[in-house]
Amino acid sequence: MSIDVCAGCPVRDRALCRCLNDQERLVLTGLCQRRRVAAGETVMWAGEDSRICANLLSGVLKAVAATADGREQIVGLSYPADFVGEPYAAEIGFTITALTDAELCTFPRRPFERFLEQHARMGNLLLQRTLKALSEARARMLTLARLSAGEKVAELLLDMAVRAGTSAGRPGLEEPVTFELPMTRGHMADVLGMTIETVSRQLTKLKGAGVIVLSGARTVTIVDARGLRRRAVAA
Amino acid sequence: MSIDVCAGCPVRDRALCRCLNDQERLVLTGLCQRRRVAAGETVMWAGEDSRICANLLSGVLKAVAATADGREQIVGLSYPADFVGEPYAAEIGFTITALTDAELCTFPRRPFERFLEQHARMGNLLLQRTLKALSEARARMLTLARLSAGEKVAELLLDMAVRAGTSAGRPGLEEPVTFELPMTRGHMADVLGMTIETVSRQLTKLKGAGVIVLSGARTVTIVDARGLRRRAVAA
DNA sequence: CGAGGCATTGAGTCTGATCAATTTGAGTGG
DNA sequence: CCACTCAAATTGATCAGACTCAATGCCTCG
Repeated sequence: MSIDVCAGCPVRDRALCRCLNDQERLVLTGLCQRRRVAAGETVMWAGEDSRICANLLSGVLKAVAATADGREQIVGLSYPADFVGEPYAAEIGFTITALTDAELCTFPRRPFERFLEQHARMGNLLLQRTLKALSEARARMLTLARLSAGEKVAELLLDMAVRAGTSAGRPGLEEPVTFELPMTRGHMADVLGMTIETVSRQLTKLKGAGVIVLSGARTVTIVDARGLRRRAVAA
Repeated sequence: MSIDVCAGCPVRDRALCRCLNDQERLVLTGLCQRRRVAAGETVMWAGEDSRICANLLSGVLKAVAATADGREQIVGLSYPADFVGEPYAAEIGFTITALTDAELCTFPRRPFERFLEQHARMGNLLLQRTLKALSEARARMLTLARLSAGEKVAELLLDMAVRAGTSAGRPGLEEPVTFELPMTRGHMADVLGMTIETVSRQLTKLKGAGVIVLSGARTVTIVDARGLRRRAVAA
């Protein structure tokens, strides 16, 4: 019997493949190849052949769209257990780069597509995730096109607070929460479609208004969650 | 034997259901309900329960995201044979409104989801379309966030020219092409995340530069396709 | 022929980008 | 432990592109 490479998988119960039984998983495992990438390293380049897809095991990746003259926009972030890549596309549309050290479980695209077609349950799961990603992308279009700089930054802070596992989201308990920003000002600017300077100024403004406290460049405390939510428009 | 409601379907060979055999199609037909909507009428409202999905038979629909204070952004356009709606979502995320008179083949969401799960071939087709829509949404994020007003308008003109079936896209033959704009200046502004006035000024500028000719507000002739493409950055 | 919605054009304003100079702070090595 | 380094972040001054407000012109359809 072969060794179960999924045994110690950190996202075993959250990734796409969680819907497979042992036998099916063994088949998929046969296609899989583990890959480590260092922070800053690019996993796939826009324009090249779409040769692989992957499950993200650990770390954070960004998907970047760029113009010919070098303007960049982060169009998606991927976290552990997320699916990455562009099945059914001949060519990669967006450059995928690691923001932190990361680990991937990669599959050659064609065989993976065939596997999807033969395992409807997983295909359906990927469909659900893709639909959700589409909704998020569309919501972000509103942010990019119509929100002011202040609203954009407030919204992103709330997003990151929620993702960091704090309770700064909706409800009542309004205790201050502290967390680490998972990205630089530059990345924030790339996500929001603005410049580093403007992001910085907006953060300074929030600090001045007593809404947040900045302790070093990467640690934020949300003091007035209500005020922050009010500034974020809450589509 | 029941009457085949798909017999005269205008998108029979392009819609999702083209992958079904006669028997499967009959089952789906049992769920389907035809619906006509007039230009300007809203098919589903953001925030309400996600109760139906649909195939678009004729006409053009827009999907709109909006802020609480009324700012709007068109996040997607749907054309005949496109799939519309948000399966696997409890709540509608984006208001869908008809830009022209339109006809839909609607399905109740839950039974449609069950059908999808039981007909992997169609599920896979929807997955492929959703992946493509996601790519397009992400590409549009770059446009919204990083292109100048002039670039946005040039890009949209090329898009519309291609969709109108002209040859203004990539290749060499640079003969002037004429077509009808399928939308108002207001809709163009809503798609591009700008104002009506700015759209109009950019069109005037293109006219002044001899790149296009405007014959009435809705008819455009692209005289210098090369120049237009150059202005559109061509991500 | 008139009415009303679109579209164009103009003038002035403002937000966010750009250019430029410090400041901060995390990591290094003496 | 302290300087040193280098990238990241902040802050300031200026500028430009797009928005706003306002007026006018143009089609389309009764």
